[in-house]
Amino acid sequence: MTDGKNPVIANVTADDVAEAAGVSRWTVNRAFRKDASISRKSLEKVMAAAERLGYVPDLRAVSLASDRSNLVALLIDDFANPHKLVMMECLTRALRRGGWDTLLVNTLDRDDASHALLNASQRRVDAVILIGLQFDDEVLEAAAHARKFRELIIFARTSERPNTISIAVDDVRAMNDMAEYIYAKGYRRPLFVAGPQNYSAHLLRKETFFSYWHSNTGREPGLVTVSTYDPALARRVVAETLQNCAREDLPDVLVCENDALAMGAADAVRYSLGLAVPGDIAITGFDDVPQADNPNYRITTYRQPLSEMVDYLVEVLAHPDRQDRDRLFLGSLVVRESA
Amino acid sequence: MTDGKNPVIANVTADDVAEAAGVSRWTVNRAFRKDASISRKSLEKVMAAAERLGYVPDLRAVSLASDRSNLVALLIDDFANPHKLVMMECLTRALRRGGWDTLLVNTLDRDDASHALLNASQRRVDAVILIGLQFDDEVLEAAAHARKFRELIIFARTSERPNTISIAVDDVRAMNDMAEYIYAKGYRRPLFVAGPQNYSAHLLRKETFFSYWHSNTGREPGLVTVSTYDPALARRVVAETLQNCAREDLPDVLVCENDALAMGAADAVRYSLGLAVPGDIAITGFDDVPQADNPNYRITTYRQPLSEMVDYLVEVLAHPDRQDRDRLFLGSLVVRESA
DNA sequence: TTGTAAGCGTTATCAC
DNA sequence: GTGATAACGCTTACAA
Repeated sequence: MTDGKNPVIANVTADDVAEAAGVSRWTVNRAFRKDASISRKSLEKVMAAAERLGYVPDLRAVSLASDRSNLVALLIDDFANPHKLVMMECLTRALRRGGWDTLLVNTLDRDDASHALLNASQRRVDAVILIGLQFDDEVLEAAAHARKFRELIIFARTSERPNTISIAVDDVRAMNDMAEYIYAKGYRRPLFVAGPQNYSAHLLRKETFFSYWHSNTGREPGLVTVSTYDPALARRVVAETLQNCAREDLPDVLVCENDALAMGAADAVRYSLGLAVPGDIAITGFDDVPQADNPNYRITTYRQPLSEMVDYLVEVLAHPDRQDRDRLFLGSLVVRESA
Repeated sequence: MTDGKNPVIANVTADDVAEAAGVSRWTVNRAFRKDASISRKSLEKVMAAAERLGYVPDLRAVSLASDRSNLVALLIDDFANPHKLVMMECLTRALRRGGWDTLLVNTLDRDDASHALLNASQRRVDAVILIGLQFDDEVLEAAAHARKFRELIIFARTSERPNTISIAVDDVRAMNDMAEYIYAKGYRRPLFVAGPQNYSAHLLRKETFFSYWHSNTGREPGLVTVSTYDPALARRVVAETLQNCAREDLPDVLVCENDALAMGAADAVRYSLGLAVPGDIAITGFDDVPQADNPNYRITTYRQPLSEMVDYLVEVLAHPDRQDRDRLFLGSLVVRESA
């Protein structure tokens, strides 16, 4: 049974169990399914034999024969964004409860995204979930073209692509709520801190804020762009921007596209400029990551209803034949001390 | 080719390509391997046909037939610990470079860990990598018993288990360095902030510190235990502990088992007690997570050589027949302002 | 309720 | 260098 340092258990198959239990392989098969129509007696015999031999069905073979893999690929790129950790935790938990296993793919760069997609398709995953940045329309087009997976789900980001499911928060309403709050609080010189400018979800938040501001004040907010959702990078970029500002031209509020940027912005204001939040400059974020509640930050932000969104995702996976599966969710403003 | 909303591409198999290229299936197969001994002409014909038909090998079938899945399972539980995010990023990147795909399993609780292990074995993964907490000896025993995977790798934690590979930092030397630094700096009333007390790696750090301290001062450090590596929880526990302390009995340094605890401890000192770090109470951590360098913390900590460790892991996976694959790494003390 | 036979898409083995 | 044929372990008809 063992060869010294590496105990290798000979593969036990359904045939072995069938023989041991004195039934056919198909009966063994049925004993391992919820929808079994099988006699109590056979079930017991099979289970006893399976237990004794240490049998568990081989999911590769199941997948090959049934053409369902019960596997979804999760493609992520910006690991510096703390919100991704929250999403991963939530997603993997819900998927597992729903019976899905998760293939985690760290897509290093835009080029790599295509490889990742190809790889997922070779594993014949039932669905691909995208929660990264680097999936611009070109990559998505290639993905849709070569798709061997049934579903392409874009999570936490709106998308108008056909044959693609988008599950996200309603950025327009969310950002309008936020803009309204900011305006009502009396801030009048906002600087918008934006992330990578390569796709729509972010443009949506930015554009919503800009258009709100324009129609309420007739003026254009300032804008600064950070190329990754990385707090440390955001700190540097924001610091540099503000240091080049005359004191009287400083913004009174930094409206950040998400909490990762907001944390960096807060650090910049405090530690690079030596100013106070919100006394000198206020800050708002988006996502309500756990750190937003940290006493160092206490960021006013917008909470996405993540568990609802994830539950819906699992439901969608379970009913692939349903129509109109795109869905926008409403979150809520979380007011803390930063603005 | 499409049925309206869901374009489903009929499965292209090696047989289809073989027919289109006018060769046998096995020749198609060889065209897709690095170690091919195949004529240039056949190769070109096959590749052209494959390209045209959109063929990619089905990894499920490959795995079933060859008994190598090129898949490893990554079992993690404490998602609140920021170090886990760093590890995941590093691991998935290296594994992919080495040709492995990663099955991410979020093990919800101790009980769930066994299910996760079982599940991984059903996918016939080539290896299981454990970087979670909830794998005490009992769970590992069960895993080793029912193993269908070739390797069980315990990452970033020492283990003496047979048939198990442990890749970790040398906790004894690391903590001795740290203790030496703390002692040399003149701190004399340490409180050790420990994580969950259910397995050896942590006991190792704690015991090393305790024994260093005892042999150098003849006295026993204080001890407080936090049940998860969660900064928010650590803050509450540490705050409660210190609030019950007479002012003159307060520790002068909080020696934390890792950075997750150290960040919580720092928050407790500052925001719950209104004291200064390191002026009133100093703080040390372990791991050097990105946030340890944040201006709010600037934690003195110990850096694990993560990329070396990960590279070694991939190497180990590539040479399953090698002996003595356990390995301890040396990191380095990172001195910042917190102690 | 249970059994039989034909796939699923590869790789491995052995001839040619 | 290339091609038949038998695994790999399961599911899905269909028949009993």
